[in-house]
Amino acid sequence: MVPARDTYHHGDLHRALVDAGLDLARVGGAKSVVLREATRRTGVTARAAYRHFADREALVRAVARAALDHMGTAILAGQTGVTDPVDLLREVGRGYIAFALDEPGWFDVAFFAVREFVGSGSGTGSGIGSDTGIGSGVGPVAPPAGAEAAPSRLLRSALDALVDAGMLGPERVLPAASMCWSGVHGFATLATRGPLAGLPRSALDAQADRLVDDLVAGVTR
Amino acid sequence: MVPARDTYHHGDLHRALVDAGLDLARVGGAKSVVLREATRRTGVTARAAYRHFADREALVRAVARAALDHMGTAILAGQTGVTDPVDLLREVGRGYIAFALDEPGWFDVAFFAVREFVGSGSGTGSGIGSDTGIGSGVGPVAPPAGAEAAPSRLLRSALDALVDAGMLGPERVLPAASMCWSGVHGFATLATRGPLAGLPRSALDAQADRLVDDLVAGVTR
DNA sequence: TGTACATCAGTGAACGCGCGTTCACTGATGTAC
DNA sequence: TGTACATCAGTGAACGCGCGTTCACTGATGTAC
Repeated sequence: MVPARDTYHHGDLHRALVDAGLDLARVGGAKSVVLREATRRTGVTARAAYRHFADREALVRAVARAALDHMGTAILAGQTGVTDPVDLLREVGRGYIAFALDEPGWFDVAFFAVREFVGSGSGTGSGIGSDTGIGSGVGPVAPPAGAEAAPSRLLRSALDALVDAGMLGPERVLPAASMCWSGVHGFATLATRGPLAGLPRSALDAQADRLVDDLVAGVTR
Repeated sequence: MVPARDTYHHGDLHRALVDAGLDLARVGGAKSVVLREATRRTGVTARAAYRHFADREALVRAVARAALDHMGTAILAGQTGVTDPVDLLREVGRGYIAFALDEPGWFDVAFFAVREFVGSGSGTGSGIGSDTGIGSGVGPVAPPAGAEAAPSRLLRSALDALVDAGMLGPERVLPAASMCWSGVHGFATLATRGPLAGLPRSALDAQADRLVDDLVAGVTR
Protein backbone atom coordinates (compact mmCIF):
# COMPACT_ATOMS: atom_id res chain seq x y z
CA MET A 1 0.00 0.00 0.00
CA VAL A 2 2.57 2.49 1.09
CA PRO A 3 5.18 2.98 -1.62
CA ALA A 4 8.48 2.59 0.20
CA ARG A 5 10.68 5.55 -0.41
CA ASP A 6 14.29 4.99 -1.31
CA THR A 7 15.24 8.59 -0.83
CA TYR A 8 15.19 10.55 2.38
CA HIS A 9 13.60 13.47 0.67
CA HIS A 10 10.25 12.71 -0.79
CA GLY A 11 10.29 14.82 -3.89
CA ASP A 12 6.85 16.34 -3.89
CA LEU A 13 5.32 15.68 -0.52
CA HIS A 14 2.92 18.56 -0.83
CA ARG A 15 1.24 17.08 -3.86
CA ALA A 16 1.45 13.57 -2.45
CA LEU A 17 -0.41 14.64 0.68
CA VAL A 18 -3.10 16.37 -1.32
CA ASP A 19 -3.49 13.23 -3.43
CA ALA A 20 -3.79 11.09 -0.34
CA GLY A 21 -6.29 13.58 1.01
CA LEU A 22 -8.30 13.28 -2.19
CA ASP A 23 -8.38 9.52 -1.79
CA LEU A 24 -9.61 9.89 1.76
CA ALA A 25 -12.19 12.52 0.89
CA ARG A 26 -13.46 10.45 -1.99
CA VAL A 27 -14.55 7.71 0.38
CA GLY A 28 -15.66 9.66 3.42
CA GLY A 29 -15.91 13.34 2.59
CA ALA A 30 -14.24 16.24 4.34
CA LYS A 31 -14.28 14.70 7.79
CA SER A 32 -12.25 11.75 6.50
CA VAL A 33 -9.34 13.93 5.50
CA VAL A 34 -7.23 12.96 8.49
CA LEU A 35 -3.74 14.40 8.57
CA ARG A 36 -2.16 11.37 10.21
CA GLU A 37 -3.74 9.00 7.74
CA ALA A 38 -2.62 11.09 4.79
CA THR A 39 0.98 10.98 5.99
CA ARG A 40 0.69 7.26 6.76
CA ARG A 41 -0.39 6.58 3.20
CA THR A 42 2.40 8.71 1.87
CA GLY A 43 4.93 6.73 3.89
CA VAL A 44 5.99 9.70 5.91
CA THR A 45 5.92 10.83 9.52
CA ALA A 46 2.94 12.85 10.67
CA ARG A 47 5.30 15.65 11.59
CA ALA A 48 6.45 15.94 8.00
CA ALA A 49 3.11 17.33 6.95
CA TYR A 50 3.77 20.45 8.96
CA ARG A 51 6.62 21.30 6.63
CA HIS A 52 4.00 21.86 3.91
CA PHE A 53 0.79 22.79 5.68
CA ALA A 54 0.28 25.06 8.67
CA ASP A 55 -2.25 22.68 10.15
CA ARG A 56 -4.89 20.16 9.23
CA GLU A 57 -7.25 22.84 8.04
CA ALA A 58 -4.76 24.03 5.46
CA LEU A 59 -4.48 20.50 4.11
CA VAL A 60 -8.24 20.14 3.92
CA ARG A 61 -8.47 23.45 2.08
CA ALA A 62 -5.95 22.25 -0.47
CA VAL A 63 -7.91 19.04 -0.93
CA ALA A 64 -11.11 21.05 -1.32
CA ARG A 65 -9.50 23.13 -4.05
CA ALA A 66 -8.34 20.01 -5.87
CA ALA A 67 -11.79 18.45 -5.61
CA LEU A 68 -13.36 21.60 -7.01
CA ASP A 69 -10.92 21.42 -9.90
CA HIS A 70 -12.00 17.87 -10.61
CA MET A 71 -15.58 19.02 -10.55
CA GLY A 72 -14.93 21.80 -13.02
CA THR A 73 -13.07 19.46 -15.29
CA ALA A 74 -15.90 16.94 -15.23
CA ILE A 75 -18.50 19.55 -16.07
CA LEU A 76 -16.32 20.90 -18.84
CA ALA A 77 -15.93 17.43 -20.29
CA GLY A 78 -19.69 17.09 -20.48
CA GLN A 79 -19.82 20.22 -22.62
CA THR A 80 -17.54 18.96 -25.38
CA GLY A 81 -19.15 19.31 -28.76
CA VAL A 82 -22.01 21.36 -27.41
CA THR A 83 -22.43 24.79 -28.97
CA ASP A 84 -26.05 25.73 -28.53
CA PRO A 85 -26.09 28.12 -25.54
CA VAL A 86 -29.22 26.58 -24.06
CA ASP A 87 -27.66 23.13 -24.20
CA LEU A 88 -24.48 24.55 -22.76
CA LEU A 89 -26.36 25.78 -19.71
CA ARG A 90 -28.18 22.49 -19.42
CA GLU A 91 -24.89 20.63 -19.39
CA VAL A 92 -23.56 22.77 -16.58
CA GLY A 93 -26.55 21.82 -14.48
CA ARG A 94 -26.45 18.16 -15.39
CA GLY A 95 -22.72 17.98 -14.88
CA TYR A 96 -22.90 19.68 -11.51
CA ILE A 97 -25.44 17.23 -10.17
CA ALA A 98 -23.86 14.22 -11.85
CA PHE A 99 -20.54 15.01 -10.24
CA ALA A 100 -22.15 15.26 -6.83
CA LEU A 101 -23.84 11.90 -7.31
CA ASP A 102 -20.78 10.23 -8.81
CA GLU A 103 -18.33 11.65 -6.29
CA PRO A 104 -20.24 12.59 -3.17
CA GLY A 105 -17.06 12.63 -1.13
CA TRP A 106 -15.38 15.13 -3.39
CA PHE A 107 -18.53 17.19 -3.62
CA ASP A 108 -18.63 17.18 0.14
CA VAL A 109 -15.07 18.30 0.64
CA ALA A 110 -15.34 20.92 -2.09
CA PHE A 111 -18.24 22.71 -0.45
CA PHE A 112 -18.47 21.59 3.14
CA ALA A 113 -14.83 21.50 4.04
CA VAL A 114 -13.62 24.26 6.24
CA ARG A 115 -16.54 26.39 7.24
CA GLU A 116 -18.87 23.81 8.70
CA PHE A 117 -21.44 26.54 8.68
CA VAL A 118 -21.01 30.19 9.35
CA GLY A 119 -21.07 30.69 13.08
CA SER A 120 -22.23 33.78 14.87
CA GLY A 121 -21.13 37.15 13.58
CA SER A 122 -19.98 38.05 10.11
CA GLY A 123 -17.55 35.75 8.36
CA THR A 124 -14.01 36.73 7.58
CA GLY A 125 -14.19 36.30 3.85
CA SER A 126 -16.36 34.80 1.20
CA GLY A 127 -16.23 31.15 2.04
CA ILE A 128 -14.34 28.63 0.08
CA GLY A 129 -12.55 31.23 -1.93
CA SER A 130 -12.02 29.73 -5.33
CA ASP A 131 -15.63 29.40 -6.35
CA THR A 132 -17.20 32.57 -5.14
CA GLY A 133 -18.43 35.68 -6.74
CA ILE A 134 -21.36 34.89 -8.95
CA GLY A 135 -24.40 36.68 -7.76
CA SER A 136 -22.66 38.91 -5.30
CA GLY A 137 -24.47 41.55 -7.27
CA VAL A 138 -21.93 44.33 -7.01
CA GLY A 139 -20.23 45.24 -10.24
CA PRO A 140 -17.61 43.19 -12.05
CA VAL A 141 -16.53 40.10 -10.21
CA ALA A 142 -12.89 39.40 -9.46
CA PRO A 143 -11.74 36.16 -11.09
CA PRO A 144 -11.22 33.32 -8.62
CA ALA A 145 -7.65 32.37 -8.01
CA GLY A 146 -6.44 29.74 -10.42
CA ALA A 147 -9.50 27.63 -10.94
CA GLU A 148 -10.15 28.27 -14.59
CA ALA A 149 -12.86 25.67 -14.89
CA ALA A 150 -14.54 26.37 -11.57
CA PRO A 151 -18.19 25.40 -11.73
CA SER A 152 -19.34 28.93 -11.06
CA ARG A 153 -17.25 30.20 -13.97
CA LEU A 154 -18.75 27.64 -16.30
CA LEU A 155 -22.20 28.68 -15.21
CA ARG A 156 -21.33 32.29 -15.82
CA SER A 157 -19.94 31.50 -19.26
CA ALA A 158 -23.08 29.65 -20.26
CA LEU A 159 -25.25 32.54 -19.14
CA ASP A 160 -23.05 35.01 -21.00
CA ALA A 161 -23.49 32.91 -24.11
CA LEU A 162 -27.25 33.19 -23.67
CA VAL A 163 -26.90 36.94 -23.46
CA ASP A 164 -24.80 36.99 -26.62
CA ALA A 165 -27.49 34.94 -28.34
CA GLY A 166 -30.09 37.48 -27.31
CA MET A 167 -31.94 34.94 -25.19
CA LEU A 168 -31.27 36.59 -21.85
CA GLY A 169 -31.20 40.19 -20.78
CA PRO A 170 -27.85 41.21 -19.32
CA GLU A 171 -29.59 42.37 -16.16
CA ARG A 172 -30.96 38.89 -15.71
CA VAL A 173 -27.57 37.18 -15.56
CA LEU A 174 -27.07 37.51 -11.83
CA PRO A 175 -30.57 36.43 -10.79
CA ALA A 176 -30.38 33.57 -13.28
CA ALA A 177 -27.06 32.48 -11.88
CA SER A 178 -28.48 32.59 -8.41
CA MET A 179 -31.45 30.45 -9.34
CA CYS A 180 -29.44 27.91 -11.32
CA TRP A 181 -26.70 27.52 -8.78
CA SER A 182 -29.12 27.31 -5.87
CA GLY A 183 -31.24 24.80 -7.72
CA VAL A 184 -28.53 22.36 -8.69
CA HIS A 185 -26.61 22.77 -5.45
CA GLY A 186 -29.73 22.22 -3.42
CA PHE A 187 -30.70 19.14 -5.34
CA ALA A 188 -27.19 17.77 -5.09
CA THR A 189 -27.17 18.36 -1.36
CA LEU A 190 -30.60 16.88 -0.76
CA ALA A 191 -29.60 13.89 -2.86
CA THR A 192 -26.21 13.21 -1.30
CA ARG A 193 -26.69 14.07 2.36
CA GLY A 194 -30.29 15.01 2.71
CA PRO A 195 -33.74 13.48 2.67
CA LEU A 196 -33.37 12.26 -0.91
CA ALA A 197 -30.25 10.28 -0.09
CA GLY A 198 -31.94 6.90 -0.03
CA LEU A 199 -33.46 7.08 -3.49
CA PRO A 200 -32.04 4.87 -6.26
CA ARG A 201 -29.73 6.51 -8.69
CA SER A 202 -32.08 6.14 -11.62
CA ALA A 203 -34.80 8.05 -9.81
CA LEU A 204 -32.35 10.77 -8.85
CA ASP A 205 -31.13 11.08 -12.43
CA ALA A 206 -34.64 11.38 -13.77
CA GLN A 207 -35.52 13.99 -11.21
CA ALA A 208 -32.31 15.87 -11.89
CA ASP A 209 -32.99 16.02 -15.62
CA ARG A 210 -36.46 17.36 -15.03
CA LEU A 211 -35.17 19.88 -12.54
CA VAL A 212 -32.47 21.15 -14.86
CA ASP A 213 -34.95 21.44 -17.71
CA ASP A 214 -37.24 23.47 -15.48
CA LEU A 215 -34.42 25.71 -14.37
CA VAL A 216 -33.29 26.31 -17.93
CA ALA A 217 -36.86 27.03 -18.97
CA GLY A 218 -37.22 29.42 -16.08
CA VAL A 219 -34.09 31.27 -17.10
CA THR A 220 -34.71 31.50 -20.84
CA ARG A 221 -38.39 32.20 -20.51
CA MET B 1 -25.51 27.21 34.85
CA VAL B 2 -26.39 23.71 35.82
CA PRO B 3 -29.68 23.68 37.71
CA ALA B 4 -28.92 21.64 40.82
CA ARG B 5 -31.36 18.83 41.13
CA ASP B 6 -32.95 18.19 44.51
CA THR B 7 -34.37 14.85 43.54
CA TYR B 8 -32.47 11.77 42.58
CA HIS B 9 -34.74 11.13 39.65
CA HIS B 10 -34.69 13.88 37.12
CA GLY B 11 -38.27 13.89 35.98
CA ASP B 12 -37.94 14.22 32.24
CA LEU B 13 -34.33 13.63 31.38
CA HIS B 14 -35.14 12.65 27.81
CA ARG B 15 -36.61 16.04 27.03
CA ALA B 16 -33.96 17.85 29.06
CA LEU B 17 -31.20 16.22 27.03
CA VAL B 18 -32.87 17.12 23.75
CA ASP B 19 -33.23 20.69 24.96
CA ALA B 20 -29.57 20.81 25.91
CA GLY B 21 -28.76 19.33 22.51
CA LEU B 22 -30.79 22.06 20.85
CA ASP B 23 -28.81 24.70 22.73
CA LEU B 24 -25.57 23.10 21.59
CA ALA B 25 -26.70 22.70 18.01
CA ARG B 26 -27.91 26.27 17.89
CA VAL B 27 -24.40 27.54 18.43
CA GLY B 28 -22.31 24.99 16.58
CA GLY B 29 -24.51 22.79 14.45
CA ALA B 30 -24.74 19.01 14.44
CA LYS B 31 -21.12 18.40 15.32
CA SER B 32 -21.56 20.37 18.53
CA VAL B 33 -24.19 18.04 19.87
CA VAL B 34 -21.85 16.33 22.29
CA LEU B 35 -23.38 13.74 24.56
CA ARG B 36 -21.15 14.47 27.51
CA GLU B 37 -21.77 18.19 27.29
CA ALA B 38 -25.52 17.68 27.08
CA THR B 39 -25.47 15.60 30.26
CA ARG B 40 -23.16 18.09 31.95
CA ARG B 41 -25.59 20.90 31.25
CA THR B 42 -28.44 18.81 32.52
CA GLY B 43 -26.61 18.18 35.77
CA VAL B 44 -26.45 14.47 35.23
CA THR B 45 -23.84 11.79 34.73
CA ALA B 46 -22.88 10.96 31.15
CA ARG B 47 -23.97 7.41 31.77
CA ALA B 48 -27.49 8.56 32.50
CA ALA B 49 -28.03 9.50 28.87
CA TYR B 50 -27.83 5.85 27.91
CA ARG B 51 -31.01 5.21 29.85
CA HIS B 52 -32.82 7.30 27.22
CA PHE B 53 -30.76 7.06 24.04
CA ALA B 54 -29.04 4.05 22.53
CA ASP B 55 -26.01 6.13 21.63
CA ARG B 56 -24.96 9.61 20.64
CA GLU B 57 -26.44 9.24 17.19
CA ALA B 58 -29.88 8.62 18.63
CA LEU B 59 -29.61 11.82 20.64
CA VAL B 60 -28.52 13.78 17.58
CA ARG B 61 -31.44 12.37 15.62
CA ALA B 62 -33.85 13.50 18.32
CA VAL B 63 -32.29 16.97 18.26
CA ALA B 64 -32.56 17.04 14.47
CA ARG B 65 -36.24 16.22 14.69
CA ALA B 66 -36.80 18.97 17.23
CA ALA B 67 -34.92 21.48 15.09
CA LEU B 68 -37.00 20.53 12.07
CA ASP B 69 -40.10 21.12 14.16
CA HIS B 70 -38.88 24.58 15.03
CA MET B 71 -38.27 25.23 11.37
CA GLY B 72 -41.75 24.14 10.40
CA THR B 73 -43.25 26.26 13.13
CA ALA B 74 -41.29 29.31 12.02
CA ILE B 75 -42.38 28.91 8.42
CA LEU B 76 -45.96 28.41 9.49
CA ALA B 77 -45.81 31.57 11.57
CA GLY B 78 -44.74 33.53 8.50
CA GLN B 79 -47.88 32.36 6.72
CA THR B 80 -50.36 33.76 9.22
CA GLY B 81 -52.92 35.94 7.56
CA VAL B 82 -51.83 34.93 4.09
CA THR B 83 -54.52 33.35 1.94
CA ASP B 84 -53.48 33.96 -1.65
CA PRO B 85 -51.93 30.68 -2.82
CA VAL B 86 -49.10 32.41 -4.65
CA ASP B 87 -48.19 34.37 -1.55
CA LEU B 88 -48.52 31.21 0.48
CA LEU B 89 -45.87 29.53 -1.65
CA ARG B 90 -43.70 32.60 -1.50
CA GLU B 91 -43.84 32.58 2.27
CA VAL B 92 -42.72 28.96 2.40
CA GLY B 93 -39.65 29.85 0.40
CA ARG B 94 -38.89 33.00 2.34
CA GLY B 95 -39.47 31.28 5.65
CA TYR B 96 -37.26 28.35 4.72
CA ILE B 97 -34.33 30.58 3.86
CA ALA B 98 -34.93 33.00 6.70
CA PHE B 99 -34.86 30.16 9.20
CA ALA B 100 -31.58 28.91 7.80
CA LEU B 101 -30.05 32.38 8.06
CA ASP B 102 -31.52 33.08 11.50
CA GLU B 103 -30.68 29.68 12.95
CA PRO B 104 -27.85 28.17 10.93
CA GLY B 105 -27.06 25.73 13.69
CA TRP B 106 -30.55 24.32 13.77
CA PHE B 107 -30.72 24.25 10.00
CA ASP B 108 -27.46 22.35 10.05
CA VAL B 109 -28.56 19.75 12.55
CA ALA B 110 -31.93 19.34 10.88
CA PHE B 111 -30.45 18.39 7.52
CA PHE B 112 -26.82 17.48 8.02
CA ALA B 113 -27.07 15.52 11.21
CA VAL B 114 -26.70 11.82 10.90
CA ARG B 115 -25.92 10.95 7.34
CA GLU B 116 -22.90 13.13 6.72
CA PHE B 117 -23.31 12.20 3.09
CA VAL B 118 -24.41 8.97 1.59
CA GLY B 119 -21.42 6.69 1.53
CA SER B 120 -20.80 3.89 -0.91
CA GLY B 121 -23.64 1.59 -1.74
CA SER B 122 -27.35 2.21 -1.40
CA GLY B 123 -28.61 3.80 1.77
CA THR B 124 -30.76 2.00 4.27
CA GLY B 125 -33.68 4.35 4.16
CA SER B 126 -34.67 7.73 2.92
CA GLY B 127 -32.48 9.97 4.93
CA ILE B 128 -33.62 12.06 7.80
CA GLY B 129 -36.97 10.39 7.94
CA SER B 130 -39.37 13.02 9.07
CA ASP B 131 -39.08 15.35 6.12
CA THR B 132 -38.93 13.02 3.18
CA GLY B 133 -41.26 12.07 0.47
CA ILE B 134 -41.95 15.02 -1.73
CA GLY B 135 -40.83 14.34 -5.20
CA SER B 136 -40.19 10.67 -4.73
CA GLY B 137 -42.53 10.46 -7.64
CA VAL B 138 -44.12 7.15 -6.85
CA GLY B 139 -47.74 7.30 -5.88
CA PRO B 140 -49.15 8.64 -2.64
CA VAL B 141 -46.56 9.56 -0.08
CA ALA B 142 -46.69 8.19 3.44
CA PRO B 143 -47.09 10.99 5.99
CA PRO B 144 -43.92 11.71 7.96
CA ALA B 145 -44.03 10.62 11.56
CA GLY B 146 -45.34 13.35 13.82
CA ALA B 147 -44.01 16.46 12.17
CA GLU B 148 -47.25 18.11 11.14
CA ALA B 149 -45.63 21.35 10.13
CA ALA B 150 -42.59 19.83 8.45
CA PRO B 151 -41.25 22.21 5.81
CA SER B 152 -41.85 19.73 3.03
CA ARG B 153 -45.49 19.39 4.07
CA LEU B 154 -45.96 23.13 4.03
CA LEU B 155 -44.47 23.29 0.56
CA ARG B 156 -46.78 20.54 -0.57
CA SER B 157 -49.78 22.30 0.91
CA ALA B 158 -48.93 25.53 -0.85
CA LEU B 159 -48.59 23.75 -4.17
CA ASP B 160 -51.87 21.93 -3.60
CA ALA B 161 -53.50 25.28 -3.01
CA LEU B 162 -52.16 26.45 -6.36
CA VAL B 163 -53.70 23.40 -7.98
CA ASP B 164 -57.02 24.11 -6.32
CA ALA B 165 -56.84 27.66 -7.62
CA GLY B 166 -56.28 26.34 -11.12
CA MET B 167 -52.85 27.93 -11.34
CA LEU B 168 -50.89 24.71 -11.49
CA GLY B 169 -51.53 21.44 -13.26
CA PRO B 170 -51.69 18.51 -10.87
CA GLU B 171 -48.99 16.75 -12.86
CA ARG B 172 -46.70 19.71 -12.21
CA VAL B 173 -46.84 19.44 -8.43
CA LEU B 174 -43.94 17.06 -8.05
CA PRO B 175 -41.59 18.83 -10.45
CA ALA B 176 -42.53 22.15 -8.90
CA ALA B 177 -41.84 20.82 -5.43
CA SER B 178 -38.49 19.55 -6.60
CA MET B 179 -37.52 22.90 -8.09
CA CYS B 180 -38.71 24.93 -5.12
CA TRP B 181 -37.16 22.74 -2.49
CA SER B 182 -33.88 22.44 -4.35
CA GLY B 183 -33.78 26.16 -4.92
CA VAL B 184 -34.36 27.31 -1.39
CA HIS B 185 -32.32 24.52 0.15
CA GLY B 186 -29.44 25.21 -2.18
CA PHE B 187 -29.48 28.90 -1.47
CA ALA B 188 -29.71 28.30 2.25
CA THR B 189 -26.76 25.92 2.08
CA LEU B 190 -24.62 28.19 -0.08
CA ALA B 191 -25.42 31.06 2.25
CA THR B 192 -24.79 29.32 5.55
CA ARG B 193 -21.89 26.99 4.82
CA GLY B 194 -20.92 27.67 1.25
CA PRO B 195 -19.32 30.31 -0.92
CA LEU B 196 -21.99 32.89 -0.10
CA ALA B 197 -21.32 32.60 3.62
CA GLY B 198 -19.33 35.81 3.90
CA LEU B 199 -21.95 38.12 2.42
CA PRO B 200 -23.77 40.56 4.68
CA ARG B 201 -27.23 39.60 5.75
CA SER B 202 -28.90 42.39 3.84
CA ALA B 203 -27.39 41.19 0.57
CA LEU B 204 -28.44 37.64 1.30
CA ASP B 205 -31.98 38.74 2.08
CA ALA B 206 -32.24 40.71 -1.13
CA GLN B 207 -30.91 37.81 -3.15
CA ALA B 208 -33.22 35.40 -1.39
CA ASP B 209 -36.27 37.50 -2.16
CA ARG B 210 -35.35 37.69 -5.81
CA LEU B 211 -34.66 33.98 -5.92
CA VAL B 212 -37.98 33.08 -4.33
CA ASP B 213 -39.82 35.40 -6.70
CA ASP B 214 -38.11 33.72 -9.63
CA LEU B 215 -38.93 30.27 -8.33
CA VAL B 216 -42.56 31.19 -7.79
CA ALA B 217 -42.70 32.72 -11.26
CA GLY B 218 -41.14 29.58 -12.68
CA VAL B 219 -43.72 27.41 -11.01
CA THR B 220 -46.84 29.44 -11.79
CA ARG B 221 -45.77 30.35 -15.29
C1' DT C 1 37.73 20.78 -7.53
C1' DG C 2 37.18 20.26 -2.87
C1' DT C 3 35.48 21.62 1.43
C1' DA C 4 32.63 24.37 5.12
C1' DC C 5 28.41 25.49 6.22
C1' DA C 6 23.66 27.22 5.98
C1' DT C 7 19.38 25.49 4.76
C1' DC C 8 15.77 22.59 4.17
C1' DA C 9 13.01 18.10 4.63
C1' DG C 10 12.55 14.73 7.03
C1' DT C 11 12.54 11.47 11.91
C1' DG C 12 10.55 9.17 16.07
C1' DA C 13 8.68 9.50 20.32
C1' DA C 14 5.54 11.68 23.20
C1' DC C 15 1.65 14.67 25.07
C1' DG C 16 -2.82 16.09 26.15
C1' DC C 17 -7.41 16.25 24.79
C1' DG C 18 -12.20 15.15 24.94
C1' DC C 19 -14.84 12.09 23.36
C1' DG C 20 -18.19 7.84 23.43
C1' DT C 21 -18.89 4.04 25.96
C1' DT C 22 -18.77 0.38 29.73
C1' DC C 23 -18.28 -1.44 34.54
C1' DA C 24 -20.58 -2.90 38.83
C1' DC C 25 -23.22 -0.51 41.79
C1' DT C 26 -26.95 2.37 44.70
C1' DG C 27 -30.98 5.33 45.55
C1' DA C 28 -35.85 6.00 44.66
C1' DT C 29 -40.33 4.35 43.31
C1' DG C 30 -44.41 1.71 42.99
C1' DT C 31 -47.04 -2.52 43.33
C1' DA C 32 -48.75 -7.23 45.47
C1' DC C 33 -50.24 -9.26 49.36
C1' DT D 1 -51.72 -0.24 56.66
C1' DG D 2 -47.37 -2.12 56.59
C1' DT D 3 -43.83 -4.63 54.49
C1' DA D 4 -41.12 -7.36 50.75
C1' DC D 5 -39.47 -6.96 46.55
C1' DA D 6 -39.07 -6.10 41.56
C1' DT D 7 -38.10 -2.36 38.70
C1' DC D 8 -36.32 1.61 37.05
C1' DA D 9 -33.19 5.89 36.96
C1' DG D 10 -29.56 7.35 38.33
C1' DT D 11 -23.99 7.26 40.16
C1' DG D 12 -18.87 7.66 39.76
C1' DA D 13 -14.83 6.01 38.10
C1' DA D 14 -12.41 4.22 34.39
C1' DC D 15 -10.98 2.68 29.58
C1' DG D 16 -9.35 2.99 25.04
C1' DC D 17 -9.27 5.50 20.99
C1' DG D 18 -7.29 8.30 17.44
C1' DC D 19 -6.56 12.54 16.73
C1' DG D 20 -3.73 17.10 16.04
C1' DT D 21 0.27 18.95 17.49
C1' DT D 22 5.01 19.67 19.60
C1' DC D 23 9.78 18.34 21.12
C1' DA D 24 14.72 18.24 20.02
C1' DC D 25 16.98 16.06 16.63
C1' DT D 26 19.36 14.05 12.02
C1' DG D 27 20.00 13.19 7.05
C1' DA D 28 20.32 15.24 2.53
C1' DT D 29 21.12 19.12 -0.47
C1' DG D 30 23.08 23.01 -2.60
C1' DT D 31 25.90 27.12 -2.66
C1' DA D 32 30.18 30.30 -1.62
C1' DC D 33 34.78 30.50 -1.75
